[in-house]
Amino acid sequence: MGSSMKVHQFARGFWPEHEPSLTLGCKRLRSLAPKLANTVDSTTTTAGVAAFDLKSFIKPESGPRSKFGSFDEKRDSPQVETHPGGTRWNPTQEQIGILEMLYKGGMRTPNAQQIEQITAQLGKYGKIEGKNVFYWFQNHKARERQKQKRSSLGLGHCPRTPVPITTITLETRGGFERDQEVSPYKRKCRSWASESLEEEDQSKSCTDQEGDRTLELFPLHPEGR
Amino acid sequence: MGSSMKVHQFARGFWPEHEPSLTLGCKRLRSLAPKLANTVDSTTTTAGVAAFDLKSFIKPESGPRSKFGSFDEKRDSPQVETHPGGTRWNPTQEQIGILEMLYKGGMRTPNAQQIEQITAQLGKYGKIEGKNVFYWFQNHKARERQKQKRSSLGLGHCPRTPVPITTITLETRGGFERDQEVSPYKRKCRSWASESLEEEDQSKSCTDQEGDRTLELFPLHPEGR
DNA sequence: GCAAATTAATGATTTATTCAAG
DNA sequence: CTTGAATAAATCATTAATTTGC
Repeated sequence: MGSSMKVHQFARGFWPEHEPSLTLGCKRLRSLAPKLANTVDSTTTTAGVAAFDLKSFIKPESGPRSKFGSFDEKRDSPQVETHPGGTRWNPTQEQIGILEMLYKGGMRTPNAQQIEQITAQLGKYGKIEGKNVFYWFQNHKARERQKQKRSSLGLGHCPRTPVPITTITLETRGGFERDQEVSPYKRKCRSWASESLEEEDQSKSCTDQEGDRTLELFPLHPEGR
Repeated sequence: MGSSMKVHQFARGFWPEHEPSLTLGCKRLRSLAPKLANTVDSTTTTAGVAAFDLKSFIKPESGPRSKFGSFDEKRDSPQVETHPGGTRWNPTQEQIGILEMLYKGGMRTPNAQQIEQITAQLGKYGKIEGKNVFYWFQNHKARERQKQKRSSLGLGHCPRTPVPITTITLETRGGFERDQEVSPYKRKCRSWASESLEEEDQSKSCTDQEGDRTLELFPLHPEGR
């Protein structure tokens, strides 16, 4: 149980809304601001998008079992079992150091491949899952910004921590964009992968579980607290 | 693929909601600078977009392929090919109907198991992935609330939509809790996995795939856009 | 009547907040 | 108090509708 399992989650936050179904007819006002530039955009965008839309879906596929794992490999625990049951990730100094290094280098929201690699690297220093990496970047970015804002208010000037423009590429070929405080949106997508670290036994062969395999887990809630 | 692994604890479910704090107060005004679109012409737009978007997007799971797809295989199209390329989920009426039914029954934020099952059921009516279910609930909840708030402001009364207490169990043995406005926080975690529901071929043996499968995605971001 | 141009919905992401473990 | 984790709000981006011109 507590053990966490693996889990993979993806998406982090999202939340929009929609409306009640059948109420047709009710139209409300239009969306307020959204449009702005859109007019143009839509067209352009659409077209444009379509064009490059090919996004690549690399499609990872499915794979559920991952990396090493798959089998029972249980990780022989590299070394730490630090994280008790399934509580929360407790980063080691090395891990933090690396993460900060990456952050300072400009990394903001690593994509799936990057997260995989980072996770793999950091895994050498202690247990960690992809989501931890993801969250770390999210939180760090947010808190860094928050801090900066606070200080600017207090001091009245804006420091604006210049971020060195170093491109840290981790070995991914893609490189990543960095955006410091860039404007609000960039929008890209992000994916993650994690590995299964915990592994208990379960998940072993693919064929085994019947029922299970069918599932794709989704948001899971570990425990209910 | 799909094999997901396992684990999920029992997550039950409740979903915390938290309430909209009425006191928000802070509304933030964002600088809206974002849009590059306007003013600009195609060039900009294109360029801009291209720039951001092109990153890597790993797409999660199942996939999209379609467009040019060509990868091999893929779905024999059960029935609908409605989903064109691989763009975004385009729910069918049946799917929406079921989702709304669940929503009205009190389901708010389904946990992993629930999403799995819902996805499986809805998959009968058209292609769908777990994340779509998750997003749907998030969006529906948020927009429902938003609408209510707006109307309340306009009308000055508070409706408070009473939710019929019907327990919809989907066939999950567990049933789920419904929480309408349950207490404040519950906090649990959520994870996802995606799946591949494809059932068909693919994913059979575990050992097969090569590279891709390696990932198990976490927070995933479906596709890029 | 149909297709481009708009507009309304709504799926999918990102950012900001909040909660709570350590 | 620090910070990992999770949720809600704000947005962006597509797609379904609807409108408009021919």
